[in-house]
Amino acid sequence: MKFIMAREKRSYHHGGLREALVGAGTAILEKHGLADLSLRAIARAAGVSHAALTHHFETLADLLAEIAARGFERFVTQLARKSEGSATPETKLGAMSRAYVGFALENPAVYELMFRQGSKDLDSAHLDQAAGAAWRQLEDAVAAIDPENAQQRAAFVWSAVHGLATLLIDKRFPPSVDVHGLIDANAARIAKAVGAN
Amino acid sequence: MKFIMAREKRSYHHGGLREALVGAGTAILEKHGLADLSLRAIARAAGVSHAALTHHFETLADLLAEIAARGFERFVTQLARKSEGSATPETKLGAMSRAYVGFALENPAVYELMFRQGSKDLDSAHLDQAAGAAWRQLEDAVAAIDPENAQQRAAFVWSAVHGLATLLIDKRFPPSVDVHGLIDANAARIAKAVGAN
DNA sequence: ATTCTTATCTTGACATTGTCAAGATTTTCA
DNA sequence: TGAAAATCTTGACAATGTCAAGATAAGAAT
Repeated sequence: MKFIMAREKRSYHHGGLREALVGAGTAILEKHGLADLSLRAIARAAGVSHAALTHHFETLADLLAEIAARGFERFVTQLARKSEGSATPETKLGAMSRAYVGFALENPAVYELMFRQGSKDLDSAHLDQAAGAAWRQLEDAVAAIDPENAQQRAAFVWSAVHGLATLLIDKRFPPSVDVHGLIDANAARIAKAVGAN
Repeated sequence: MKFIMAREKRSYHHGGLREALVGAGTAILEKHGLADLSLRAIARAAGVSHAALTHHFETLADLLAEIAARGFERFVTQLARKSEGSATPETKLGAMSRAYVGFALENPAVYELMFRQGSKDLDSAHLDQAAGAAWRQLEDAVAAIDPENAQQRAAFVWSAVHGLATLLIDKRFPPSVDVHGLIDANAARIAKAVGAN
């Protein structure tokens, strides 16, 4: 999709600034990382003054929350797409586990923003809703194998994939490990620990 | 231990500023969180000007790296203490899994600094050494159960405990879940996925 | 003992950040 | 057509990390 990033014809009113801000923020996030994602950099990229956000987002955190929410939506879509058509609930959970880590590695900065809000307390109705949908998607996949204790088992799955994703993004493992092998083994062990027995 | 936090007798030279800075930083981290851990706040707490760090740490990141390194050392000590005297390698790994998450929940800000360096690129020889020791401790515990594929199995264990720790710290689970039950179940499933078979 | 050198700390400046208030401009719509 | 609301800009503010230049103390050398 295409955003109006910078105006050639300088009209006082932008027209679609809210979407442009989200687009500019996402672009900076993917190109330069979370550290360089400042309010003023976003405003510059959108071709607008540094105080123009106020009327669309109360604060920077609200804009970041919106970007994170859209990240969760893409996340849910991608996991659904990569796990559809699985033969069994077990293979579906395996596909989701791999797709989870895959999304994080393909979108490390967005993933960082989605989870590692850290200091900035991201919160918005949209973000809560999108993150909730992601959680439900995972819990449903676990319950499809065996509905008993699904919430706790889903929590384990989430821990294992989220932990692997963040450790890989931060390059926390010895350089000798095979990343692809790690992702597959992770999914297999998750299935072993949480599958029906 | 006790640090010289603020000087009553104003002598131009502090005496033990390096240790005082580490102590003041740790105190702020535990009392107010990572977000409030600024260079100038540390200097104020140590009763010293904002530019006094230069001669002890090249940059703020170096001071944070030192704090993180000491966090890893406490971490290793605590895991060793809480898992010593286990009857079998399996129960030892279980004790370590629980102790891992326990440390993170008892020291959330320090744990955040240790792992979630995020934007600030923490790195120092001391930090690398301390973090490496932590990794080796975990890998040894896994290898004691079964030496085959120990590195990959240890990576799975680390993912599961680290993921659970961070998700708990960030309160990412539905409020209905029982935290203590989650920690125990996590350890049990880890053993199931990674234990000898 | 006195001087020189080095280590340590302070002061002041700089660019950058997010937010706020006040003014300028455009659109809406009554 | 004109008043009200929405939108954007300018300028200020405090706070941040880093750097340069100067002040002070401690230690070594003669």
